[in-house]
Amino acid sequence: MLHIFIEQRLKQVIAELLPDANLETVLVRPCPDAKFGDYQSNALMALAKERKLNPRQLATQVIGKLDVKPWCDSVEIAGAGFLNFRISAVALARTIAEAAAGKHLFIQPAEKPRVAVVDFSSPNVAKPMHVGHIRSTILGDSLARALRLLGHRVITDNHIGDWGTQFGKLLLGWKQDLDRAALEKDPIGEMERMYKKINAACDADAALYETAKQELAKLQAGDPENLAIWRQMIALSQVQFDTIYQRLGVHFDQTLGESFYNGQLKDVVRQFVEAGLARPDEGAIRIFFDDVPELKEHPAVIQKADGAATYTTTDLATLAYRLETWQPDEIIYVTDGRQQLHFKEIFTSFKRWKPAAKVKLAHVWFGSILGDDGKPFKTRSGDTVKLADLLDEAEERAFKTVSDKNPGLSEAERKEIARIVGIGAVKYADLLPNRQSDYVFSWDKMLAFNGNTAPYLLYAYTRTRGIFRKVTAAEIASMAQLPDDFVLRAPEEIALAKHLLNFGLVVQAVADDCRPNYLCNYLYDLAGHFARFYENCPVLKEVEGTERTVRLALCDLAGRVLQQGLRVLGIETTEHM
RNA sequence: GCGCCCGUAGCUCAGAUGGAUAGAGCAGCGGAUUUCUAAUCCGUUGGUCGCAGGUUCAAGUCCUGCCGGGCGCGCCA
Repeated sequence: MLHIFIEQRLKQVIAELLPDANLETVLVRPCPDAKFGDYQSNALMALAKERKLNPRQLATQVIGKLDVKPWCDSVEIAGAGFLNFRISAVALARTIAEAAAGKHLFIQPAEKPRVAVVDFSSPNVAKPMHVGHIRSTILGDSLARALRLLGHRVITDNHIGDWGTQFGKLLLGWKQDLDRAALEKDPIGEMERMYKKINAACDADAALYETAKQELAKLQAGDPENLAIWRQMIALSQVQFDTIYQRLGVHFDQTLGESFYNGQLKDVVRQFVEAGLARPDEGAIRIFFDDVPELKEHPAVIQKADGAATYTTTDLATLAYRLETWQPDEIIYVTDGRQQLHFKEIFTSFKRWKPAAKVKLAHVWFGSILGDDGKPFKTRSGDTVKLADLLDEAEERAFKTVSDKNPGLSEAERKEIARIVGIGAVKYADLLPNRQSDYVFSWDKMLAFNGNTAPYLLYAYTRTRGIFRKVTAAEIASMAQLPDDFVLRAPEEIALAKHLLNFGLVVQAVADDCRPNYLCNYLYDLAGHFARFYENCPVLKEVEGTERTVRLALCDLAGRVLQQGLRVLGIETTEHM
């Protein structure tokens, strides 16, 4: 967190020397290699270039005015004009002592808290949640957690698929083919079976398809029977969603599905037409994007020839509602990358519709989960993998391992550890890859104890906790009273302490770029630093007095940052493994 | 055909405004354990960053072309 202060000073000096400089480009970041220092800025090279100045001369001028005494002993100019900063022993000790006293956990809350709506998960009514929902759910939840930790106000909204043409078929299937007993036993399974059957039947029989369309029209017209069935389908589905979300520890502030916006769709269409932003075309009403190369060939339909709206209309209505209701600074949509074109249409249309709106719209998209054959992840029989089954298997596999490694624990304890490790492993495997790349699903990799996995991080956490089971309460209390003039001597202590300082910086980067994988990599490095510290610096043996307390504090802080970081990823921790 | 994304070690992947000698895990090889729980740690082998140009003090990262792969292009959501 000290880089923030250095950065502020650096900005002040640059503002004095180069009043027209864009200070947003002046950043202080960790050095890629500790041999250069702890933090660096390469902003001067770019600034010098713009002004045709000699970068090293500019750097010399900047250093002449730069006072970073409270945090660094010196500043060096290196290479083509890098500024390298090395944190002083005193500043490092003071920051660690403050954290040990509970004053902060290496995070500074945002100066200007924002309001962000995060739209994620969005499962469909009457269908099982499957592996395709997992990335959106886990990514969205993690982003919401990161933003909240930084002090922003977040509204999570589950825009469930509870409206649309599929309900014509579902209603018809419900009326013609529903097995009540099966529905009682496994509502989602029965609705899925029924839908598949009626869908195939409609494909084969045009007259049947017409009947389905009539059922849809009746629903849309408010037919009481169809409405009642529709509501029942939603209620049954919501039970399933809630079960999954509870297992995943995911919470939504709002569940405003597509149907919530039905009453506003006509008005949206009217507004677009009246503003000249949409026009009739082959019986439908469309928005054209002749001035946007990517969308030129893709006019968006906001009203079909049969008078019904489309999901584009719903998404626009949703946007307007969110804007009006929460005045967000930012709306984040977490969906599959295949919807990029759709969101370009939505964002472009919205800008034309509400040109004064300042809200930042972000489509945070992600790639597919693949099987080890490189094709979309499926069961052996070729079906989509149901989320509930996936989570069951994760827990079962983790249970086998815990039972194997730690047979002395009670079954209840092993089950609980398996739950945390299993669910954590699935989540971590999903958050670790760059979200935009496809990744290959592998049980063995995600549950491995070596490498960048949830079990490895969770184990590191249990090691930090293990120490505290052997320590008196008085000693624990003494961590809060560390003198702030102690000096860390062991290289492993210093490396660990310095790494802890960067926690906030990384959470900030996660929130800015919507990339939780930065945090995964940070935590993996942290666990590595802790492991080396743990191997080389005895905490409870050989050392006494302040040195012992300092090591205890480093253990505690490493554990707390691991726990907090995992919490941002939506992963629980356990004291034993 | 048009558009978006990807191509980094044998395999799976990182690589934060372009920034210093491209990293990790697995696999392979070699070490460390009467432990603060070894579900650990240390060392080591391994790369023309798909190919060819270009911009720049500096390119895995930006631009152009080509090769190879994935996805999208519905009055479905």
